[in-house]
Amino acid sequence: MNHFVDVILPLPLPSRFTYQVREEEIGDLKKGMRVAVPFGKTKVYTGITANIHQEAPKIYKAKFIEQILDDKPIVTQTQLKFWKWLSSYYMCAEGDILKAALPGAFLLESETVVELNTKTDIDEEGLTDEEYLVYEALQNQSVIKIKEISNLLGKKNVLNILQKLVAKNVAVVSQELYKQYKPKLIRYIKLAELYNKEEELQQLLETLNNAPKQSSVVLTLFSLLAKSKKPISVKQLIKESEASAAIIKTLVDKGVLDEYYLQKDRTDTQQQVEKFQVNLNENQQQAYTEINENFQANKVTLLHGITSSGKTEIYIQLIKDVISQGKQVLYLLPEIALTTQLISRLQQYFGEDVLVFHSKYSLNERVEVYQHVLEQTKGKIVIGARSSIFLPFQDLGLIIVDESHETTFKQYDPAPRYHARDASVVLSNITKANLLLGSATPSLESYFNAQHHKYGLVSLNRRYGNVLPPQVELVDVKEKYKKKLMKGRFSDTLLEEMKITLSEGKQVILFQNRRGFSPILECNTCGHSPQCPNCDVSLTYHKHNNSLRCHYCGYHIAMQLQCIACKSTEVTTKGFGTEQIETELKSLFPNHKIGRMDLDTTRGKHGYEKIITAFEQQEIDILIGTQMLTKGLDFRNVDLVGVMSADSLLNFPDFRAHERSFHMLVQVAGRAGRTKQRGKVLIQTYNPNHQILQQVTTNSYLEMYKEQLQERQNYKYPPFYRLIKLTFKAKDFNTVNEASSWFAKGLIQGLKENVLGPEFPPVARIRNEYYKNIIIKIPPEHSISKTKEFIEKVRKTYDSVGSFKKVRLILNVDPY
DNA sequence: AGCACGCCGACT
DNA sequence: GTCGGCGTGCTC
Repeated sequence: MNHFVDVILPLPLPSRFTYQVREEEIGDLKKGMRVAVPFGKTKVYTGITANIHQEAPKIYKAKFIEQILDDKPIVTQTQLKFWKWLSSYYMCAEGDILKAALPGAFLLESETVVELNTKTDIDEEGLTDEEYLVYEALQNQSVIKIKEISNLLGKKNVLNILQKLVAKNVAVVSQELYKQYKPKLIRYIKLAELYNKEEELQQLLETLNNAPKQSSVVLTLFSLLAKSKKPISVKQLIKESEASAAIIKTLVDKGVLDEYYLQKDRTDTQQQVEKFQVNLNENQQQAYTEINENFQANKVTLLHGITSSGKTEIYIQLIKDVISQGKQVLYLLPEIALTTQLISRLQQYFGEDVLVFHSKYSLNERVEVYQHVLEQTKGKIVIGARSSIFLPFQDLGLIIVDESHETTFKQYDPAPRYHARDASVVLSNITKANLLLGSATPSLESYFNAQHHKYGLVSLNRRYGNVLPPQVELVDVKEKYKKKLMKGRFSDTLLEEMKITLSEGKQVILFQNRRGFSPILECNTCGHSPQCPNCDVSLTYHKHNNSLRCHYCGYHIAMQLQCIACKSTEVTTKGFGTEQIETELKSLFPNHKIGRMDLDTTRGKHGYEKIITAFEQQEIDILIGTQMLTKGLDFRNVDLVGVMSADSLLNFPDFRAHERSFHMLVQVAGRAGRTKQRGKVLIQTYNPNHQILQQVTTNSYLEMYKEQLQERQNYKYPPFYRLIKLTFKAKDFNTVNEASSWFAKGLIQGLKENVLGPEFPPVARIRNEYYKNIIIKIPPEHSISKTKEFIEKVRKTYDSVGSFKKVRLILNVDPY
């Protein structure tokens, strides 16, 4: 009998591919294993076996798989089910999911490599200059990659040269599969066997009399070995003996020391484990009980707990319950909140059981976490960013989505454009795990579901330790300007409060939303401001390196002292960002340490941590920052939070702008007064009567919810209507227009007035590519899947129009 | 997506 | 005449 497998390949193609399996291999192959398969004329890809069957494909002849790469499945049946759902819901290829789900290192890629032909003699005379260069390189390094050849020759197309080299018997070409995952090896050191006896050692030390450094190394090693039985790493020895690597190498070369390697687990933590007892107070206990009741009824549960109400303790208790049953836990957080603060807190409770997973982890680290989860060898609890939903859980008992209102749970680019919160609902369904969504300010969608009894709802309305919620006050900037009470961007009220707080030895956080409010350069004479040549935006001014930059493509020029258009020297910066505020602050508070936290200052792996730690240690008195400040950070000594301007938030042209402003302001306010003393929050605005700001001052979530929900209903937005956004993108302006109009026409045939656009987005050109959007609204009474099927149908005919080939079409389901 | 094939202009 | 540009179509 012939055996076939359907394979998912890491390509954005809509279908699976069927291959044949040789009789002798079929016994070893199971669903979820990786296979290497030939694809097209030259390539070999790694794919995942999704199905095994005996039906030969009818319209083509299946190729044979090249190799089975695993001896047990690395993707579970559950994952395959989940992938299928994701790809159909988010309208992307299963291959896109595969790429997002597996650590890159699992996907071997074939690469064409070139080797010297050693079987025949080579006629060096008959080679051209370029051929000779390649020939020469081959003699030096035995194997070279195609890319290296094109670098060497300085041109793109080197295939013809290769062909000639092969024809002239100079080189042979082969496909090499390579593994990217490398176990981490640590170099350890020990005394050579020979010197294990006392007298031999004495002798050795005598011979080293003339080399004091060497003998000191040996002695240190000896004393280290005496202290503990653990292996001594080279690094440790260098540190303890204060010797150089060279000295150790000499000793190894002499045969005095032996080096050896051990594999190191990258997920190991150095955290000291102290098993703390969780003590829930009355409110927390109540919430905990209610959550469990909802779980009993198999309900997704929304935990609405105001900032500082002690949600984390409840999570910890729930996690404890689940791991005591031997099940796994997934704790999802927005990327930015994944700082050491929360992680070390959980590690204090659960120690080695905690695994961390997010995008700043290296290729190799991710492979190790993946394998730990798959084999359940270590780490019952995974704390991670949105991509952790793709880990191969075997026995998932609980998913917690913390800060579940955060929009960063939605992936924007590339496909799959999934929302980790929504995907979690499905994942919990497939795995029969319980799901808890936690937030101080739940998203309208989640709260709507809770109100309609789709989710269970549990509320925590008291701050932990009965600390009063911060007192929020609005400052009318318009009036302050009129009365000339503004110093730069600071009102007298804000400055006064800052002085009081600082004099009490407390800390201040200032929040400046940069979005749409970056400093731009403008000419006072002609009004011109420098534009990015590649994107439709003004360049923003960066003081620290005195440059003008584009935030979209990274283009930058030196700061202009003259207007480019009219040569006038009357140029000023308009708008303000965190940098500007920092400068103003420095002159207003010259005796206080000021810190800044934004994209520029938090680059690098430990960027956030450094600033957060410095602030925690009270090395910084005033911290200015953008939205990243809102993400669940816990600072004990902050008494005052100032919002520099609430208006840019509120005026953002998006149907979620008001909701988002509320979330952000309440979250930011929650940073104030987390311990005994009541904190204070000052919000500067031109619009003190805005309903959202009023609701923030009174912390009226319900009021905000009702009002916003009404607006969503009136204007046909989620959660009532569902949205799908189609983006068309191409180098050529006209092509984008034609393609999007064509598509819109096709859509209108079936979806009528629910098709909006095509329209240009606010920034219609980025990196020299033009953008145009179509929005589809799906009314509550329409079937979502039917609508998607229809869109796919239109796409199929669209794809067959040749001239639209150069247009990239991006589908975004539930866009944010 | 990536890659081969194929058709057309600008150079030895 | 070829080299190398890019447009088109296919991948089990």
